[in-house]
Amino acid sequence: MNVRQQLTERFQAAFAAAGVPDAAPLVQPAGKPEFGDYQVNGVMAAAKRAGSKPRDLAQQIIAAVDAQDLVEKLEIAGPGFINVTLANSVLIESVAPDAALITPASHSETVVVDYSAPNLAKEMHVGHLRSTIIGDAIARILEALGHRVIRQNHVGDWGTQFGMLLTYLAETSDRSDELADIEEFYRSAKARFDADAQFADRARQAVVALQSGDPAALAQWQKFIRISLSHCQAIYDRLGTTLTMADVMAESAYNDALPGIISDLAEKGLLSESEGAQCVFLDEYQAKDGSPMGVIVQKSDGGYLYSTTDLAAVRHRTITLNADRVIYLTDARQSQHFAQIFLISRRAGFSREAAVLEHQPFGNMLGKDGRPFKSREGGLIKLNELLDEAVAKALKLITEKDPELQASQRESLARMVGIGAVKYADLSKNRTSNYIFDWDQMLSFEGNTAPYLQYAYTRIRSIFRRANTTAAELEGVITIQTPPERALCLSLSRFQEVLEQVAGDVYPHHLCSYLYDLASVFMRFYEACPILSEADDVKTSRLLLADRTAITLKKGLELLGIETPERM
RNA sequence: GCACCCGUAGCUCAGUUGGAUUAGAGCACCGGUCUACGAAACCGGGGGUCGUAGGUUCGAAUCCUACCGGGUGCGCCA
Repeated sequence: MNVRQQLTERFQAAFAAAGVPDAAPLVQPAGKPEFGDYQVNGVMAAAKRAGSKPRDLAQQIIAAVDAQDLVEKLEIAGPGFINVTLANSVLIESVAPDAALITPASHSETVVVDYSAPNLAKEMHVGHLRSTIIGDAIARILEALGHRVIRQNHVGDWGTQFGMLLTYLAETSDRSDELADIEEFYRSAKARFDADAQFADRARQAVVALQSGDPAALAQWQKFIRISLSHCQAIYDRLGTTLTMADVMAESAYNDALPGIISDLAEKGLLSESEGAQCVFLDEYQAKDGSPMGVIVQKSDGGYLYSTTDLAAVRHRTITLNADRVIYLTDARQSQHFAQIFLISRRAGFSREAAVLEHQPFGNMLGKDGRPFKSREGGLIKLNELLDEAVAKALKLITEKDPELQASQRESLARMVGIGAVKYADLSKNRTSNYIFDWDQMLSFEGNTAPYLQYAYTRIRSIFRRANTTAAELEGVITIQTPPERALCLSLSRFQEVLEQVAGDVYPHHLCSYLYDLASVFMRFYEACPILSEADDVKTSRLLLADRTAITLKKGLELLGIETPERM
């Protein structure tokens, strides 16, 4: 259990003893160092409800709280804050070499994380970046906290785009096994689809043929899928994500379940026909004319839609896979779609009552000029090209910094730094905001960036190389002699609570902010506190602190999916 | 027409379920700190009517309302 949690529990008991059992203590990290380490913010609100004076109540709470083992000092401040200064012994204990870096959650959940989900038949482009790396970080963090994570890569392999592609290829002599060519065919097919209504009809027919199991269509389709998926896997490997082929649960995998979805909706009395299509009408949403909005689950030609597939996916995840929680990472444009799917799922019994369905959206990708990228126009940067450029920029920088480095080391380093920088640039931003895609920003290695954190780590490793020792060989204990040492201990002790926060709110940028703060605090410690020139006990203590910082940074970056070099 | 997201320093972004006389970082700008536990670092400085106007509150960047600006979504694409 993290320190914040412990304080919350102790103060909750003290609130009860002081006569305000229903108020929450609201323990938070202190806003400023002079306020101590944590502050209890809930007293004012509690006093108001109880009709007592905040500072008097705070006094009662301080008298009642049983926290002598945790706390060195409690002070009432301002209108009724309680400032908490932790005992140094607690800080030292939390960063000791034998203290676990991460402790598992008290109850483990089964969590489905739906992320990446590219459309096949096209190369992955920058638009796929956010879902892939945010989802991967969340999956890693949940696992680190002891949850059972089931990754689901809901790839788009089954829609109208394949009808277009199959029809186009059947009607031309174009053939290729290269993804780039297939993508070109797709563009041509899409152009014809938009321009030629009869072609569009034939394409829709082809979808129906595919979905009803036509052998020739299936064979051709499978070839596309194979080529496309191997391309995706190559990108995943290059990005260093944990996704594998085993995590692919494509749209097509739900095909056999779709008729059952329709019949179950009908059985529940949720299905209505409208203009030949099968719909579920929702009072919560209104159509443009103000009437309840219909969500189409089966087209008038009998074909199914992504809404149908998503309903089947909810059922598979919460009932077959028995998920307690399902996290969807898609861009914000699909917010309404998922809200509707979740609503229909509840009504139709496609999800267990206790299962939590979360759409965690992220913002649009914008150009440097602040205008949105137009995804259908072409001209989108391909992910492979983006990564090439990131690695090339990193290589150039590394070569400038250290021309002596061997070529093989330089390349490996450029990969870690370049790809880490791209991932971190995305992960460090609040995902709900729109995202300005800016080469200079992304590849600048200063400030709150992956290379800054990687550099902090390598500096620590360098100390150990120079000391010619490892943490495991050190005999001694951590002591707190100076403010920078204490600040470092405090920051280190907060790792667990930050992970728990991110696991809950699915905002990885909180972990980035934390790691950046930790690295900054370490840099200040490093500047202010000599290590190797000190007497043995101080030297050992500081080496142990430095090592704890290193493993925390490394683990934190690993949970973000970012590699850490030993030197750079 | 209905709905969702966003609007914080010149730029890119933080600001944790409302909390502390001076709203924080990084970049950029100005100025310091290396015969070195690695300067890819550290320290200091200037720079902000938190889109606008009301409201709730002991207390609002944060909650509510309206408006302005940007983005997005709303039946047979995904």
